Amino acid sequence: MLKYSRQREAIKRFLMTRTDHPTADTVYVNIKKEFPNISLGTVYRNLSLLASLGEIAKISCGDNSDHFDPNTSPHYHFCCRHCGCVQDIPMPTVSMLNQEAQKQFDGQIESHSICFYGTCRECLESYDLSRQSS
Amino acid sequence: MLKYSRQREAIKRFLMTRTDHPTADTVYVNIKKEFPNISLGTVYRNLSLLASLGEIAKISCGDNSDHFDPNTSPHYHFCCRHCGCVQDIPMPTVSMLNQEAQKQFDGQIESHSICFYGTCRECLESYDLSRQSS
DNA sequence: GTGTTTGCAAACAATTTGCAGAATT
DNA sequence: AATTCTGCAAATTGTTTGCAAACAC
Repeated sequence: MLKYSRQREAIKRFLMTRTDHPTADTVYVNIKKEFPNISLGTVYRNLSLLASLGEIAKISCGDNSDHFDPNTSPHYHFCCRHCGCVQDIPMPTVSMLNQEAQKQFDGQIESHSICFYGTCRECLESYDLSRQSS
Repeated sequence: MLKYSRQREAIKRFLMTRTDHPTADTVYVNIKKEFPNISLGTVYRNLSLLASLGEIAKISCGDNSDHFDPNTSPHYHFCCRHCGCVQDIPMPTVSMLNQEAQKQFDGQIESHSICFYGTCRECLESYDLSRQSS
């Protein structure tokens, strides 16, 4: 049976204030402001617990740490090749992709994830600035 | 300047014999048959080198180790939730997705990756067998 | 009270790196 | 001869886990 924990609530509350899909470590350093003694292990334990309860989503976009997203409705992500930031992509999810993939595939497809890659606006701007100054 | 190495060639040659997208460790144990003294570090170094040269592709599908694919032309993957195997999905890549994602996004989108999740045929079969026997 | 959660530290897994010697050019 | 690559071991990074005390019910 699940018991209440102030740390878990704080972690979830913190995530909901953010749209940048923080990593476990970012959650840790931020939640420490409220719980100076909290341990990284507790953060990891609660993040996986919340993810397995379906209250948050875990995002693996190929940089070597997982990101966490308070928005559990299906949507796609962007990951900047330069700064590594992760952002939501505001576009409709293509559920037909599952059916399309299923056509030639003999296993059972249940879901998919899409990650777009490229350069985020901030990195584009700093690139423009460095070109102007050269 | 790049110099030839027998180990690197062997790693690439081994990958090309496989369609199951091995991990670095799988490459290591297999390449060891030919080079008993090869070290895991060398395997990792060559896999990243080959990937950055564009001669192989690195696949991160959310299980916590990277997989490597000798096929560098764009295509999608399936990752089994049960056994963790990684397979190719024979469907046309949807280049329009980049344009669709770009519409509402102020960064620069260059590419995307799609990973489908579910149950592979082998795992479906062993599930069927266990149902029959119960 | 019983069972869950925490903080701490140690353990783990995947990957990277420093270095001296071997291989390639 | 100059430079790159290798094997080895140690280091690093991200994440998980065992345990005793603290907390929730």
